[in-house]
Amino acid sequence: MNDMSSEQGSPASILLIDDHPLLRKGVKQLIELDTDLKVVAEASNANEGVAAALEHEPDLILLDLNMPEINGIETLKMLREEGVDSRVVVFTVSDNEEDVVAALKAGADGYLLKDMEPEELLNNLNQAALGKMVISDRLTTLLAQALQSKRTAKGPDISSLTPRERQIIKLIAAGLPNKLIARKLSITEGTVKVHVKHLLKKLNLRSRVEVAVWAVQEGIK
Amino acid sequence: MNDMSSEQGSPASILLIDDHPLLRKGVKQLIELDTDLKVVAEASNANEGVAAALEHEPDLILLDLNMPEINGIETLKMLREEGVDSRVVVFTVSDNEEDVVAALKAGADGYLLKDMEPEELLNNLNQAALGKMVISDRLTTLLAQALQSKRTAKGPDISSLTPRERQIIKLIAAGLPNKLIARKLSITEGTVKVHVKHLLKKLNLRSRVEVAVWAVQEGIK
DNA sequence: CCGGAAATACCACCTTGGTGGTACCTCTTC
DNA sequence: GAAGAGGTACCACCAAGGTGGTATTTCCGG
Repeated sequence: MNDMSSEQGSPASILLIDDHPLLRKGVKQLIELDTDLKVVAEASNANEGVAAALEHEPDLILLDLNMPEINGIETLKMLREEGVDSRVVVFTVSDNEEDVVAALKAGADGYLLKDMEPEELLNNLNQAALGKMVISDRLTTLLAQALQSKRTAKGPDISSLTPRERQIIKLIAAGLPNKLIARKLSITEGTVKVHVKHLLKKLNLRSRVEVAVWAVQEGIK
Repeated sequence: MNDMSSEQGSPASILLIDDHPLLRKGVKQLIELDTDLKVVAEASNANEGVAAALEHEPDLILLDLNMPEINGIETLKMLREEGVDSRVVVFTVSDNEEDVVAALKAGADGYLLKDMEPEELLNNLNQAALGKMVISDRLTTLLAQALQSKRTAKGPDISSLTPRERQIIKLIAAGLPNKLIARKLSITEGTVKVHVKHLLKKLNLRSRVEVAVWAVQEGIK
């Protein structure tokens, strides 16, 4: 298989996966204005999309998030599991933080919002075809916040903890054993154990491993 | 203490922490062009900075990263530990991914590059004073990549692991003890211990807690 | 066909972690 | 001044985790 598809000579091939025929039509017409881009296939759901991706091996896949049955994130994972190595750009209306983060974590190469200007979209698609990661400007702040912490407000509650217990949680989450925690805080190991015991009760967790995982996910630092 | 400092009536108070007197002078002069902003103190190192922050309780702290002795990230941590709740905006020349990520993880409320246009800087500082997170546009792509995985080249490598070991890592990261892992995989606890022993060696980690933390941060799931 | 990697199992041994209880000291609050 | 919360300390006990070894099976690649 030759790999010259994304060079200047031939336009970059694109697969559209979106459950709205009208939107696909619109996007396709827009893309046809650009001679460097070409829609080679369309699909209206996850299974069609994966099949089309395997058949056409497109340079770029434009993927909607909101689809019935199997959503975009799951579709993305399916694509990757099937060995599709096309660049995948999520194209959606959702500027929801969880969606953006989930998409990127699942290996998306871009995240564009549907309300962007047409010429801006073409611009971004060309960039994406060249291997650049494209993200709508609106999402910058959101990304930064997502990076700071994944505190999604579920799970146990930190508020009932004493300062000392919070301090010890941080050290547990750093992977330290009780002995080193004791040394660091200049108290005895026995006392550390007491604190650990108490915070396990308060957080309703069963071991320091669970505490560590929880703390990391909560972004406690 | 009244809390009207960031309202329209009085300008937002700013503390500059940077080891270059000339740069401080320049930024200060720039800020004086804007009647909504006011530099109330300056510091040339971490300790001075913390002291000044505690004394003046500024609305905003502009913090340089590259400082001798104690760097900006450490300074930021010191500030937070001392209970300073001012908004802290990192202001530096470094567009290095690790710096950006470290700063945000340490709780920075913004990250601006020193090469930005003066009026753009004032613009961003005003936004920051109003509580918005400000990030230089140049950093969007970088943030997205950082979010995909924290592969900062440090830390262990998953590639050397066998499928079984990867499987067990996920269960450890879910907080399961060896006994339950054994039950889940229909093998004996002893065998689980063997796998754990091996993966600890391969990953060069010291305990299952470290494994769990690493796996969660790496997004293994 | 042989050698090595992977997975499984068993064992003895030691370290670390978590539980229950008692106790003392300092604050703050009533 | 009594009561409670928080932090510290010590103890004994049992559970869980990790180490070092040996051994068997299967499967894959040279």
